[in-house]
Amino acid sequence: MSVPAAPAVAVDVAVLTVHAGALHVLLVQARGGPFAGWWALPGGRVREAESLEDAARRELAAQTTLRGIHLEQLFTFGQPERDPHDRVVSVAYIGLVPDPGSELIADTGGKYAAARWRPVSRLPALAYDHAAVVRLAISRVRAKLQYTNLVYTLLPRPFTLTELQSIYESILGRSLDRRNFRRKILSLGLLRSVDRTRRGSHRPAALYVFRSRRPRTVAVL
Amino acid sequence: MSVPAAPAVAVDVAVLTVHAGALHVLLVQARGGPFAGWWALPGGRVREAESLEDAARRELAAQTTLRGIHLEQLFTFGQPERDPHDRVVSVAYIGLVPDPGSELIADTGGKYAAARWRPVSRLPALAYDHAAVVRLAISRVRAKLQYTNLVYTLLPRPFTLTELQSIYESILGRSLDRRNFRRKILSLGLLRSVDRTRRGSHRPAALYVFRSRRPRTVAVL
DNA sequence: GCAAAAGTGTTCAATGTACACCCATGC
DNA sequence: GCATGGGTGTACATTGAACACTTTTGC
Repeated sequence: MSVPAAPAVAVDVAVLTVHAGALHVLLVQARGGPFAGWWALPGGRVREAESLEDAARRELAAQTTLRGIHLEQLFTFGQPERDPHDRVVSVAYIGLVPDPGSELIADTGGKYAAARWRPVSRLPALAYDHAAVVRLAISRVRAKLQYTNLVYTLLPRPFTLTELQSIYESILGRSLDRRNFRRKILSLGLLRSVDRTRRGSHRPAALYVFRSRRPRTVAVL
Repeated sequence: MSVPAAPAVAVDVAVLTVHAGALHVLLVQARGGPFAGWWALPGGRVREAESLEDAARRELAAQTTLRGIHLEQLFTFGQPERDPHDRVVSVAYIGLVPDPGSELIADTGGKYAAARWRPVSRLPALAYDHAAVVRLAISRVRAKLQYTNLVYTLLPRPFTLTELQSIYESILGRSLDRRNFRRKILSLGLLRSVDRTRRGSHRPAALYVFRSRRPRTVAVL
């Protein structure tokens, strides 16, 4: 492969979700290049006529079953040695999706190797500088969780306050007082109560949805 | 000029400072390209073997007298239409420097047209999407001022608490209570008192310096 | 009736905000 | 002695943290 006279541009996406009480990231298996066979973040080269975010969505669609998810730019990695063969500047994105539930494998079934959700606490060695990308993505999400309404991207359907709190706890890595959490969250006016309830082997819980599904900055915690 | 098959990579730097109680940004006059004659942020193409930050420093050195300043990555702008001729993805950086005082013009005197400090409240039309870059830079600095010790980049020499407060007020665009500001700032332990004082037509003021000149996150305000 | 999670209130500590007076200097 | 900014302390409001008991359901 020839070395271009100027850096090439790529995008990489760290798609995060909370599943079974743990933060997970979506990994794909690299099929070619210097890291063939390694686990990596989905991503690829940016084309001539598309925006960076469009490139991220296109690569996600090609390598996974994810469509229309929440994306935000994270950081641009441009160390000359980050790709041992080419000079590639990579614009990293964070993706956030609701709990995939039992669909733990996102797979397009053909051209690309299967994508897999992996808990961030036990990641395999990653290609390129993708370990650093994941670390930065986690710390960014942790921070933004506290001063924005970002969680809404992880909870599309009606949810109980306990479920909401559990997402905060999984990402922040610490437990929160249930009573204080409920009071604080409700006082922000971000939630709207739905008249249905969720039943279990115990008292039914009230369900809520987010009033607005647009990014907004609010002091949540 | 031929359109390359893939996006090119550039860096642009919004260098900010506080001068005479107002936030200023450093502009240069574009000499060629689609925006010849327009005011723009200093910047240029990234070369094969340099990191993004190195490219930013190299371009700053070529177009201004600034060396060794505080730089941090802001955002990467990659809309296909942001440059009407080429497809250029631009990694924008924020630069922060102390008050240049009477040296209101940074000039290398040769290859490039003079660089000038302009108050951000009265900017001329800017080339490319540089107006958006400046807006984003300002809002980022405003935010980071409140939860980091970022100000130290604007005050290299001993300063009075009033000078420090005035910088906060200029950037935040609101006035702060002098007594509360002093108490809060001193309680953080970021400052070290120097035994000298600054004299004027009034009571001499104690001088301080920052204990550490490394980025750190602290709730300042 | 018992287990399990839902729901609710109060107390205390810490932090932020508003505000008024004396001090040291130059002229 | 007066104008100018420097320096300090106190009262009140707001916010966050800790904490215990009652309620509703399934089994």
